[in-house]
Amino acid sequence: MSRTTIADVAREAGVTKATVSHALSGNRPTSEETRAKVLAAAEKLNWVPSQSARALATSRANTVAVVLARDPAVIANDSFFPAFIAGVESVLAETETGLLLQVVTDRAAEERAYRTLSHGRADGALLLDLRTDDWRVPFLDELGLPTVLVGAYDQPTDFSCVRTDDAAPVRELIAHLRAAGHQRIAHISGPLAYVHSRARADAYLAEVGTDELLREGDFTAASGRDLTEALLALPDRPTAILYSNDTMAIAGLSFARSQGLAIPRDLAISGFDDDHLSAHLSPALTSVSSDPAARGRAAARILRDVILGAQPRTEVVDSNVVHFRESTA
Amino acid sequence: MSRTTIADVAREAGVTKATVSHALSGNRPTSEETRAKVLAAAEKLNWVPSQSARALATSRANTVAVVLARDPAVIANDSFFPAFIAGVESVLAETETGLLLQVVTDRAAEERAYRTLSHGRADGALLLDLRTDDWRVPFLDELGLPTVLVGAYDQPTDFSCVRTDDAAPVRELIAHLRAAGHQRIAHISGPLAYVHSRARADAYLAEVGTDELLREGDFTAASGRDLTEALLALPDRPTAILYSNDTMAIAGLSFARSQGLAIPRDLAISGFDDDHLSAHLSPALTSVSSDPAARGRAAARILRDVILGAQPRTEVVDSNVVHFRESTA
DNA sequence: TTGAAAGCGCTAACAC
DNA sequence: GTGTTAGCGCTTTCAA
Repeated sequence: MSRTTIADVAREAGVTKATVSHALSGNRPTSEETRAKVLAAAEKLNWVPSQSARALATSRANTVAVVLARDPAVIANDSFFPAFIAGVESVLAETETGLLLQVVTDRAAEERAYRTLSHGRADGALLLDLRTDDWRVPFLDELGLPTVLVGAYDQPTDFSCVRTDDAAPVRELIAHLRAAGHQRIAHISGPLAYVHSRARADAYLAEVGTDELLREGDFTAASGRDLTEALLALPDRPTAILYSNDTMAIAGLSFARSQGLAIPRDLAISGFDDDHLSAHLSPALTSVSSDPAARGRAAARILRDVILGAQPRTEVVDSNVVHFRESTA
Repeated sequence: MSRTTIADVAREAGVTKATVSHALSGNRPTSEETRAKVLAAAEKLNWVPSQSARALATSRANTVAVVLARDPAVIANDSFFPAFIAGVESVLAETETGLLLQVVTDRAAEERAYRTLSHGRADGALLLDLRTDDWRVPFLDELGLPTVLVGAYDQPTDFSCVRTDDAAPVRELIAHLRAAGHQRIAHISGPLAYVHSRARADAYLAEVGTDELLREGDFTAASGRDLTEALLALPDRPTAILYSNDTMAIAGLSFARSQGLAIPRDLAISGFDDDHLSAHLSPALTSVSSDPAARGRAAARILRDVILGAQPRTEVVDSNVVHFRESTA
C-alpha cells in the first residue's frame, strides 16, 4: 500500500487538500495554473485517491454488485453468465466502476450480503435468475438499493428491468418444426420456478396445447439425458424436442444417438442460449442466441443512470435470434 | 441506504461505539451481558457495519480483485474462467470477502486499475493469463499489493503461485497417439506469449523434436479452423492434431469433417481444458480437464493467508487429467 | 479562486 | 470490562 495521500499532493503542489480535490473533480472553478500544478504533483507522486476514503465521504462506492444465489458449480456450466458479465464490464469500465461478485449459498447469507451492499459496499445491484414471486425484489425495495432486474419479472414492480421476449423464438421454432411435418414436439424446460424457464414453457404450452410432452429439467446435462430417455421411452415418442438450454440439448442428442437414432432424421433437436460450441457440433445444434452481452450492457447503463438519480426504466433487448442448423434440418 | 450507524446501536444498547465495535469483533474481552445487549440492539435495528467506514479505519477492503486484460468478447468463450471464479468464490464466501472484477482494455487503464486497487479498493489480487516476462509482476511488486499468480511464471518471483503441470498431459497424449500408430502429430497452440500456451507447446516440441507441425493459434474458433485447414493442405498432412483448447479443437474437427475426413479414423483430435460440452459431442472429444475450480480455491486460500500476513507460497494443483474419448480412439 | 475546518462511520490506542 | 478520543483520507460547506 503506497502511503501517498491527498495531503502529500497538496503539499507538493503548494495548495490545500480542498484545491486538489476540486482541481481533479472539476467541482468548482479552478485556475488553469493551479490545476496544472495539481495534476503535475499528482502525476509525479503517482497518487490515486483512496476509494475507501472517497466512498466514506461521498457515500458512493463506485461499485455495483451481482449477487449469485447459485451453487458455484452451476456457474461453471453456464454460457449466459460470462458473456453477460463481459457486457456489464464494458459499460462499467467507462466510469471506472467496479463489479463486485458475490456468491451466496443460503438465504440468510444472501440477505446479509444485500444489507452489506446497501451499507456502503455497492451503489446498486443487478438481479439475475429471477424466480416467480421472488422475495429479493421487495427486500431490495425496502433496502432502497438501486436495482435492475435482468429478465422478465412476473409481479408489478417499480424496479428497472431488462427484458427479452422468450416466447417469440419458441413459437418460431415450433412453427418451423411443424412445417417440417413434426406432430409430436416435446419440451424439456429449466426449473419452472425461474421466470425465464416459465416463460419458455408457457409459450410452448400455448402453442402445443398440452403438457403431455413437457418435462421439467434443471439445466444440467444429467437432467437433459434422463428426461430425453424418458421421453423416448414413451409409446408414442416425440419426433422433436425443444430444450431450454444447450447443455441439456447436447446431452439429449448424445443419448438419442447412442440409442441408434439419427439426428435430425429420427429426432429433431433444438437448444437455447447458443453456447459458443453449438454451431460447431456435428450435427450443428439449432439454438436461440440471446446476446447476453447486449443485455449486460443495457443493464449496466440503466443501473448507472438510476444510481445517478434517473427514474427506473424498462428496456426490451430484443436480441433473441433463432439459428436454424442441422439438428432441425 | 439505511441511516443506521454504530452510534444508533450504541445508544440503543446503552454503551459506547467502542463497546459495540469490540463486542462484535471480539477484539477485546466483553462481558456476556453487554455483548448480548449489543447483539440485540444490532439485530433490532438491522444494523450492518459500513464497509467503507471500516475499510478506511482498518485499511482493509475485505475485497480481492481479478483484473482481466482481455477483450470482453473473449471472456465469453472461455470455459476456464467461470469455473475458476466459482472456485475462488467458494473460499471467499467463508469470510464475507468480495470479489472485484475489473476488465481493462489497455495498459494505461490496467496500471491505473492496479494502483486504485492497492489504494484501498482491494486487499489483494489474482493474476491470470500470465505472459512471458509479464510487466505486471514487477509492477505489482512495487505497489506492494499481495498477489497470487495463477499459472506458471517463467521468471523468478517472490509472489505466490498456483501452478499446474501442463507438460505431463501433453506427453501423455502424444504417447497415446504414438501407441495408436500416429507418426505425424501436429499442435495448434494458443498465443505463445502466454506462459501456459508456451508450456504446452514446449512439451510438444520436446516430445516431437521439430516445429514443422506447430502452428500458433489464438484460442478462437476461427483460428482453429484456419490452422487446421492449413495443416490438412500439407503434402504430408498430420494424422493427429493436439489443440490447446476445446474451442479450437471443435472448430478444427468440424472443418476436417466437412472435408470428408472421418474422426478419428482419418484424423485424431484432442482438445484442452475440457469444456463441459466436450464429453457430449459426437465423437466425444478427448481433452484435458484441469479442474479450474480447484485452482480457484487454492489461489483464494493462498491470497487470504498472504493478506493476513503469511509468507508467500507456491502450490501445485495437479489436477490435470487426460480424458481419452472417441476423437482419439 | 482558494483556504480552513467539519465530518462521513468506523477502529484502536489509551485511560480509567 | 468499558469509556474517551483520535484519527483513517477524502469531500464539501463556509469564509475569505
